[in-house]
Amino acid sequence: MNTKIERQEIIREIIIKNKISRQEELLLLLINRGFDLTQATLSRDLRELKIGKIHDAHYGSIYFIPSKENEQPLRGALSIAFSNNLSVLKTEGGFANSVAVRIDKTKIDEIIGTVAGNDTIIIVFKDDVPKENYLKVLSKHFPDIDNLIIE
Amino acid sequence: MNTKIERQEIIREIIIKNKISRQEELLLLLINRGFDLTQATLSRDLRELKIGKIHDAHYGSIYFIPSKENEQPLRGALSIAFSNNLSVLKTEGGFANSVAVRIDKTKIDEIIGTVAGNDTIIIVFKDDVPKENYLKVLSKHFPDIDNLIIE
DNA sequence: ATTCTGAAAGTATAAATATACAATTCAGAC
DNA sequence: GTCTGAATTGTATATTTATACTTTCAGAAT
Repeated sequence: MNTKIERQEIIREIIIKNKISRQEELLLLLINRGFDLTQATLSRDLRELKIGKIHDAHYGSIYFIPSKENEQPLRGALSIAFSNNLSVLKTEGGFANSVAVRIDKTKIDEIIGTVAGNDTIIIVFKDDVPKENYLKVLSKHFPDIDNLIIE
Repeated sequence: MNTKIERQEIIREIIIKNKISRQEELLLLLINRGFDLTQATLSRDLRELKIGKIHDAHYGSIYFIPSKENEQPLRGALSIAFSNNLSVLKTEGGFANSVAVRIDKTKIDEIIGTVAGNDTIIIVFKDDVPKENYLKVLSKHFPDIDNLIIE
């Protein structure tokens, strides 16, 4: 059937269960399982699956499945507003810092920095970013921001 | 002074603060900061620092600092013993499963599998692994196992 | 002071991965 | 059926990264 989906599921499985360090290696395992593909396709699969690579103490560098941390919603965020080159994001009490850390870690090019109080964050955008893009920039990185009340 | 250490600290810092996708890119930033090195040295630095690479939704694949999860001690482990091709690991009550999961995730070649009860794990080694290597294999992946009581 | 040894780094190149382009396949519109 | 456009993949190659080998240098040993 939908061979691509099926193949990508098996790729995930193989990577979870084994220390794979080269695409050729993974390619062989897949061919043994009856799939018919080339290294180029595999390279694309790994990109689509967002599979990463880390250095293992004993097996060189190996593929791994990253944790879903960055796909989680921005817990505690309540509403967002814009003024000038700033965005003001309100959170539940005490959540401002953790939300701001998440934003900082995402290293968004268009953002210069953030400051967090207790339940409010100010996000400073670069001044060459058009104001109408602020929300788009944020929701690109945090899709659930679209659910917030915009003031 | 110790230029290598200093350089590697800056590499860490740059990777934390920026989305870097190629060594040449990082190389330029380092040269701008006054370091004098080549791509080859950088490749070695990244290996020594165990820096990983993941696919970013908007910037291709980028370097990142992996979390320290796998360097944490095996929390709850109490003692370890060996018999035949098995290792019996005792843990605090209720910890067996979480410790076994950690061991499984480490995908150690010499281990066929593990079974966890409530406070005991049985680790099954491949039969071509010399018995005298069991402890070495485990402590290679979990250095703190050397602190356990050996029965 | 000379020789030895090991770490660090450069050079040249191999190995691994990504991608431009072309071919193929497939689903739906007509 | 035939056409059209999007998706998938292969081929060939470019790009990126790792490494074998060599050089340099600093400190230890003689």
